[in-house]
Amino acid sequence: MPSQGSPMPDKHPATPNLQDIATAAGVSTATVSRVLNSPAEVRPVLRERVEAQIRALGYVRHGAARALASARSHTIGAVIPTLESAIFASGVNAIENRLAAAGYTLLLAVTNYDLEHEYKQVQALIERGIDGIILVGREHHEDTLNLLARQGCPFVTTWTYGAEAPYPCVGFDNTGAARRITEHLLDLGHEKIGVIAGITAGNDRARERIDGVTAALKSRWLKFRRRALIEKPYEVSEGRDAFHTLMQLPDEARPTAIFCGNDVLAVGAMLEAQHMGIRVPKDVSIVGFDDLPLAAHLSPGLTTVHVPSRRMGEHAAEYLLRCIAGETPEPLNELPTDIMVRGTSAPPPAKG
Amino acid sequence: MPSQGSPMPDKHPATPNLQDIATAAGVSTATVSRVLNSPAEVRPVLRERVEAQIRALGYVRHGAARALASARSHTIGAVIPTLESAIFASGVNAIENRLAAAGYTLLLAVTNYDLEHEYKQVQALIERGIDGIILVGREHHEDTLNLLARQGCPFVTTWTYGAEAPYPCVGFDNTGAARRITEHLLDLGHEKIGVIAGITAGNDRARERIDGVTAALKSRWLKFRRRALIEKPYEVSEGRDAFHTLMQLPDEARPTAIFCGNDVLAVGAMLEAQHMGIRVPKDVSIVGFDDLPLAAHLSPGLTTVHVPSRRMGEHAAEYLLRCIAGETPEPLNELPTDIMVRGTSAPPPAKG
DNA sequence: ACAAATAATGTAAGCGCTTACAACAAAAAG
DNA sequence: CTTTTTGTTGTAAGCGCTTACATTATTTGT
Repeated sequence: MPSQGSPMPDKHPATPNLQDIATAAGVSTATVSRVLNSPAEVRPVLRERVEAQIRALGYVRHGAARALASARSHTIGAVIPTLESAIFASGVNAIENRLAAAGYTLLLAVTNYDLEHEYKQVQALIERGIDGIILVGREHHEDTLNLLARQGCPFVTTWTYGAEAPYPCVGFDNTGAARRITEHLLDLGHEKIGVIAGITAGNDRARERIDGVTAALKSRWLKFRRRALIEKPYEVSEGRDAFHTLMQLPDEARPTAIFCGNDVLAVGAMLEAQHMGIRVPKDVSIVGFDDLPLAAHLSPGLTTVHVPSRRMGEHAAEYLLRCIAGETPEPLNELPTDIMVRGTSAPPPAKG
Repeated sequence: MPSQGSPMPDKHPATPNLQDIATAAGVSTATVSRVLNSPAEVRPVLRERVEAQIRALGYVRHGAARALASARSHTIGAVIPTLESAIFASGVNAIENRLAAAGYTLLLAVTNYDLEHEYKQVQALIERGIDGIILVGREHHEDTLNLLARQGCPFVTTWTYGAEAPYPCVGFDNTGAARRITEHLLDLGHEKIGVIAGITAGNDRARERIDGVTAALKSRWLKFRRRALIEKPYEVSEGRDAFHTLMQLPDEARPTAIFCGNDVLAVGAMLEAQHMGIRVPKDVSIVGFDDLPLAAHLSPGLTTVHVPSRRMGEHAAEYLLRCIAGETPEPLNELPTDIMVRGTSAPPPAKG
């Protein structure tokens, strides 16, 4: 008896529930539930009668009750470092699109590149009963992984890939891509390569990209100079600063080519070069990572690594959806990256 | 009797629930619930005993059950046009930050500028039991508003503001800002103003910005030429195209200044100008809208309207949080915009 | 036509939690 | 020392839905 002594007839107001629809349509709640979840099981006559009432009363499912009873929330979580970076934003957009198409909703959480905070966010998402979760990067707090395992919550890591990856992943080889674009620079004749990297603390992608540069250098018997490496947050202004600093180095150490941890940093470097009257690529080459839409339009066009962020988002969503459906999709998914050679890379200036 | 004839003792596996904690700590479920939700009501001795068990068993609240029993999901929805646009992304980031700080999680949905789709997304969010919702823009599908009203779901609109706004809003005056920056152009002596606007269908902000330009023109007794208005999706390449088209106009119609619906379009225009050998601002002035971080760093710096997207996100989240807390915050919140005069606007070239 | 198989509904037991309310204990008041 | 007040804890009734299972209607087989 749901009534609470109020003087009002208690059904009428507020939002109708399954029982109300059932009563109005003269069927049981089970039938209403079925027309909602597996319409094929109910006879057309009844189905229509129920659907009419649903429309008439403006019924909306109660997700919490549904989740509680069925142990499925139709919700997927994504925990990303930040939305301020266009490249993540587009990945998330893709995830959302794919999920929405499957009747799933995206619960979004942001870590600001803090693994500690990531743990909290994952916990918050699990409390919300997400059916699966998308993480960025390979490196995570131990507790985060334990929690996920303990809860049997399917997850995928993105923006990272390794043949020996310990968890399911949909991503690309940061190290390899960074190495390849560095080799492109090396092939052009550069020997002094500067690096403007992202902040590596809590960011394995940034670290792997540096590793890629180092590996390329080593393969040509070149030394990687600590002085020519600067870590900066992913911002245009930081890229400018770093570039300026690098150009200040004494002649023998000053790089003739600069690898930037992402395109935002690269754009900053280009802008600062322009500002300082340094010609790109004549005086110095600059390469980026991500291939933001803007990269192709700059003049000169930015040579960079194309990262398939949309496809990655779609695949990650797809992967989880299939896990939830009970399938066991291939856990290791490598997406190809491409070196987009454009105008900012050229042979180094002839030695003075 | 939750057992299902399995040969296993049924508690052990899987995730512990409130009852398990209660039993382990030798208290009732009510007490456990209290230490979770209002610890002050529980004697320290008991509280600690319960907390110890929570840690020991790795208990995680079950959000659905919680939402069902308490009619609060601790979740807020945001429905935005797209995440691909940096400016929305940063607003959402701000919303998320504010919400997370209050123990709320963000449910994100994207409309792709389609009001029909927006309705579906709002419905999906309501099904998920969100406690409040953030919308973008003033214009919405009638059903969307009905649904919200029917469910008594608090909401705010953002990116828009009007003293006579029919719903709560946290935003800025698009028309006024566009008008002011156009007046800046007019003050510099421009008379032929071109407009590269966003797609106006389903986008009242884009429309209002055009209105602002028109109003500025009218106030100076200048005519707005239909030919000088181009609608384009918010993309760099589209901005380039549009600029190119505008520059192709016969002399007497060719604008000496161009108002762009946002900075992305403006950057495209600048890039195309550079490509065409047209000097900015000497030959033509360009102004944007949004003030992306990049705008200040370009050379010349882009004259644009600064939009307080972060603050807007924070305020919107704040507004909803207060509604949920039972307060009735001021529904109409105007945030100021600023005209950032930088290098891309200057007097028109002397008449030939 | 009658039994057996098949399909369509209904019945009702929870899912895990919150929260009135009851019950009891300790502290304050008389 | 009894009564009242105040503070803690337990009891148990749902929240709205899904779903195994029981029940009843409809086919199909012979």
